[in-house]
Amino acid sequence: MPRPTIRDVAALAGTSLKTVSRVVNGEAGVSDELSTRVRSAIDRLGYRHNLTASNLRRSGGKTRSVGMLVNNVTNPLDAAVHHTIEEMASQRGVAVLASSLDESPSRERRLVEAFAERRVDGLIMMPASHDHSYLVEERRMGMSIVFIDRPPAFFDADAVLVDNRLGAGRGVKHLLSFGHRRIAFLGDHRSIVTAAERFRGFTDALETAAIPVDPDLVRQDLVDSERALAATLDLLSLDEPPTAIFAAQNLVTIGVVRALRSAAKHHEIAVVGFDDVPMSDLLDPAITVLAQDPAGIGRQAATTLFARLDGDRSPTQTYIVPTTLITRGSGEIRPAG
Amino acid sequence: MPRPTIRDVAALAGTSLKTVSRVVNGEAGVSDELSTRVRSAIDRLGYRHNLTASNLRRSGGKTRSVGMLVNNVTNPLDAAVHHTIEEMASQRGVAVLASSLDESPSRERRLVEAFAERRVDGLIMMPASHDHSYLVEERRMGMSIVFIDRPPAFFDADAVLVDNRLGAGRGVKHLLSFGHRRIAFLGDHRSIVTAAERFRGFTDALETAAIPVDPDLVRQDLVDSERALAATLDLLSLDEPPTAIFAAQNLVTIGVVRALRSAAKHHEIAVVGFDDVPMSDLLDPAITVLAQDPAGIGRQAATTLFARLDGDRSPTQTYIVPTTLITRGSGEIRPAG
DNA sequence: GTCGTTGTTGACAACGTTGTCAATATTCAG
DNA sequence: CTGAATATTGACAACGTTGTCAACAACGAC
Repeated sequence: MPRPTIRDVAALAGTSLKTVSRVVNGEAGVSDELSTRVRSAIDRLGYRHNLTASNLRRSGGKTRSVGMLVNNVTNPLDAAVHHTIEEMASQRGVAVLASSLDESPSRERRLVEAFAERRVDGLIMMPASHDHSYLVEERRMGMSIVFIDRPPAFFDADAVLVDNRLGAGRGVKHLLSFGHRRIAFLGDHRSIVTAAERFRGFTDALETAAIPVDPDLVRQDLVDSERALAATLDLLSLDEPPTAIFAAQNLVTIGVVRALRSAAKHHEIAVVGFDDVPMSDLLDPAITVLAQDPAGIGRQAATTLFARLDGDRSPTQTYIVPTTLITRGSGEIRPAG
Repeated sequence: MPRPTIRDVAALAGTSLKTVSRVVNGEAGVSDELSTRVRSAIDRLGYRHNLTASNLRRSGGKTRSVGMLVNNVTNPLDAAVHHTIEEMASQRGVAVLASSLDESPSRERRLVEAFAERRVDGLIMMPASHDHSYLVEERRMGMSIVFIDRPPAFFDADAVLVDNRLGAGRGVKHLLSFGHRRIAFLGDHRSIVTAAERFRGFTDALETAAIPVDPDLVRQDLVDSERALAATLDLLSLDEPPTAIFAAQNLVTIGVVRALRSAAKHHEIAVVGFDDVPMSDLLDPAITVLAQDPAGIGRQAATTLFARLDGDRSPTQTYIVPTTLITRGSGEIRPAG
């Protein structure tokens, strides 16, 4: 039993295709009598407007759908961004195709292609790859693209970023202000731009304080909590362990906290994390973090994308959404002695 | 500069539309020579197959897209379900439209309609409304529908549910086994089927133990953490406060934990929660919960939906994904005295 | 050399909708 | 009552693709 089409509706209402189309789209110029006749035929048949056919014919070929690629929808940050974007899109009658990249460049390529084949009008993406020149083609063909969290490389596009370097610097200075001199840095994979930027914020702060960076206290490429945990335990076993830890990502922070807890050092070694961590206010000590503003990121990204879809042709812009230092306890522990 | 179409490709390759179509779809019966000529024209023009046009013509009118409606994508449970579904869909070349309902029945109706207009092949949904008879029409028109987390009402459909009643009963029995007799129940809004079922599990367990349900210890309709926190504080102020709390949902559990912590009772009053809570193993005490299996739910839902899309016409089925009691500490506190 | 096969190729209509434009009915000024 | 303006309606082509089917070439069997 195939779906009824406007043809069926027109037949039942005794009118033409075009008139039904007018009623469905709320266009003016249909008499009340005919209009109600069409509407009742629509109800009787359970007719549903076919947007895919409509968009095919409609000028501009807009599909009223956008794609969203984040690193992983189960990361609270990504989920919050998704929620905001989806909310704003749904207000405009735009559907959101959402997918996770899980740090896979090939997945990024595959999904961008899949979205292009579905002719999404725009794309909001947290990239996994390190060369986005392939998107030139996509944009030339009409796809608007906004980057979030990580900047585009070899490609000029709007971007909504976070003050990773400044924020990380602020976090490390916070630790310095409590008297720490041996501060460890634990971070995600170096190839991830945000991780690299946060590391620079770390070195910036040490430099300002005239403290040399001790390579023994720097542990990078920690792609999950388990690795961060192991790295922390290793740091604790040093002859001169750090008195404070800067954890440059939420999963890393979780690993660090687990390790300190298991070594019963959580009240001795200070921790500041980048990214908020769920429930962190309930931990003992509660965790001091540089919190991002996922709603702000999502709002700015969606606003920018929709402006482009509405025809904004101004030069691309980069927006920086600030981070907030939330002091909760773990970052205010003073070094022993 | 409009996107090139197969017409443009055909012109450049000096062949017909149909031949290009054959190459694009990998159909047999095109000579190697022509095939490579077409492929190079595709590359030169940057042609991208238009799936919306293709699906319009293609038999069955399948769009190779499915909708997913969850309560809120920022809830870790919903996000995990989403991730699994999206993963499985993407392996099949199916796109996922994801949206949050935020407990709004009108939003459910609106989004189902929006998905229907986009002709999604199937729908996986965690419903917000309490009457799904309107979906009869949608399914008659070819949309396969699988419910998750909450059962359909006035509508027969596949469903992937959780053993809410049994699981809650198990959790309460766990508290009883540690000697508790005054156990409070804190739950989400009664109109939500899962919340009601969990309450029945609670009363089941008390009944088995021949303990009457004390209405003073039952607090329902707690739709967020704040209300759960307030309700907990109120319980603590009773002449005879509970010695244990069964928190029937993750946000409720969080509110309860906050309240106990603020009243410094977290080591005295036992807590068992339904739904896992992020970081709960790091809290003091770590929280004992009945954990759901979101990956299992998502996998079963996607498997069922895709089987329907592949033509499975067998009677609808209800799958129950079991919960697991994870004992971490908060549920093993014995009553004082 | 004829005929039936097999393999390639393309013309055309169709999917469900909307833009264009012409045809008709109605209204109003004079 | 006439002519012009306006309101309503529908015929037709088009959006980008694929299903159907017919045309044609090349081949082997006899």
